[in-house]
Formats: sequence, structure tokens, C-alpha cells
Amino acid sequence: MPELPEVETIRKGLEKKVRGKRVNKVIIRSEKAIKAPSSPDEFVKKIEGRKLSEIKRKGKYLILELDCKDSLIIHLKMTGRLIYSSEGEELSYARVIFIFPDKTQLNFTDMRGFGGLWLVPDEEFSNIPLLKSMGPEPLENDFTLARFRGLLKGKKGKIKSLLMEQTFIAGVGNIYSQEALFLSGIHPERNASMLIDREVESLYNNLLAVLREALSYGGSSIDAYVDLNGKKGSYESHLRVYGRQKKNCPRCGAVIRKIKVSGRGTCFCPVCQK
DNA sequence: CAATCGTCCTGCGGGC
DNA sequence: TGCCCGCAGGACGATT
Repeated sequence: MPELPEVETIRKGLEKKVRGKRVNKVIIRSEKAIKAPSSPDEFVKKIEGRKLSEIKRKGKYLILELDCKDSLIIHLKMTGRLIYSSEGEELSYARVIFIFPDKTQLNFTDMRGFGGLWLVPDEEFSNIPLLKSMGPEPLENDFTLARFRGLLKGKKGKIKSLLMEQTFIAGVGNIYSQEALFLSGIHPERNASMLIDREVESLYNNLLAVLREALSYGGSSIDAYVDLNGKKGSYESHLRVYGRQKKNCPRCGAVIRKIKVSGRGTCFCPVCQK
């Protein structure tokens, strides 16, 4: 499931491969993938002939600005992929295809079909409430320890659920919330209001560290994630607790446990994380 | 109001 | 061994 490091890897790929290109043709194979506008025909008409300008990211959303007032928003959810290929490739898998004049194309594929594309007026994002209420970007310079402390103030929920809330911090999901908590020695079910100063500082440092580290490896290929060239990330073999239930803790050797936190699978070391 | 639950979907793997 | 049930989960809407 692509989180910040994976989506950012794709964003960089898009910047390199498709930024500045004009979209000659749009093919929709799965109308369900088009979330806005309600008419897929309108989606096609508004994009064909337009040029892709800036490629941005907000949390786990990709924002492809067109050379008009509209932006193409993409969320990959669990199994969505964006694959850049030469024209004609990947056609049988793709739900939506964007074809460029240089005989290349951008394919949106999505096995489970939770992902989606929105074409919305620039910066309005009216159909996507979360884009308006998105929390701060953890890897930006203004995300300081003081700001993190401020965000936590008055928060009462389980720390792991809080980390995954996109309105709290942008782009953190099930993988990196678990990794950051492990590195900080904090049990995922601890109440956010009960963390002491030292733990908050540790969590801040480790969250940033694990996101940066994963980004440097091109993300983790959990589920279906690959980059724009169809290449897997290489961080999944470095994950310390995610998906490692019943295996040994890399730090103390104890058996890693798996529990449900707010209905989501969560791995942790019962010895290291208190 | 905040927390939790069900929903969408389908490939795969844990468990019998 | 082989098969199949249920797990996997981001975000949202409904519910309590």
C-alpha cells in the first residue's frame, strides 16, 4: 500500500517522464475509477489536448496540474499503480490510459479497484474534502518537533491510530506508523495524551527517519507497489515489525505479536514497546 | 463529538 | 497435500 515514500517516488518519476507532455488521448476502461466529474466523457474531453504542468503530492494524493484551471488528482489506495510504458503496452490491465504524442503512455492499473481519479478545478478540490483538511507534510522543513508537540496537545486516541489519521499528519499509513512506534519503543495502543516528552521527541525523530530512509530505498513493495517503471521498492526487507508477526524482534529477539488496532493489523515487539 | 464498524474488492496464504 | 475461507486495508459514511 503506497504511503508517503512510495507516492513521493512515483511523483518524482512522473516529474521526470510526463511533466510538460501533452495528453493526446485518454482511454477509460473502468468508469468506476473516475470519481469526478460524474461524467467520464467530460473527464476525457477536459484532459485531451491539455499539457501536464506541475506534478505535486499532498499526503498520499498525487496532483497533476494541467495547463488550464483543472487538476488531475490520483489516489492509489492499496493496489493502484501508475506505469509509464510505450504505446500499446499494459493495455489489458489498465483501467485508465493517457497517451502522449511521443508514443508513450501512462497507465493506471488497480487490482482491487479502491483507487480513483478526480478531475477538479485547480486548488478547489471540492470533491475531495480530505485534500482541504490534510495535516502537515512530515518531511517539510516547517514540521518541527515543537509543531509535533503542538499537534499532539489535547489528543486522546491510540497513538497508532492518530499517526495514521491524514488530518493529523499527511501520508503516514499502516506500515510506517508501526515502524516509527517500534523504533521509539512505544506500544501502538498507548494513549497519545500519556506520552512523556522524551517519547514524543523520539517518535518525532524516528517517524522522520523511517520516512526518509524508505524514500531513499524507493519505498516498500508491499501489496502491489511498483514505481513508474514497474520497478519494486527495496525497503520492505528493512522493515522491522510490519508483516513480521511470529518472527523475532530485530532488536531483542522476542517474538513479534500481531493485534488489531482500530480494526487494522498491527505488529509490535511486546518487550521493546511499552 | 469522537470512536468504532462496515464497505468497497480480489489475490493469496494461513490453517485445517 | 490440497483446498478454501477469510484476511489485507485507505478513506468515508453510518452508527452508537
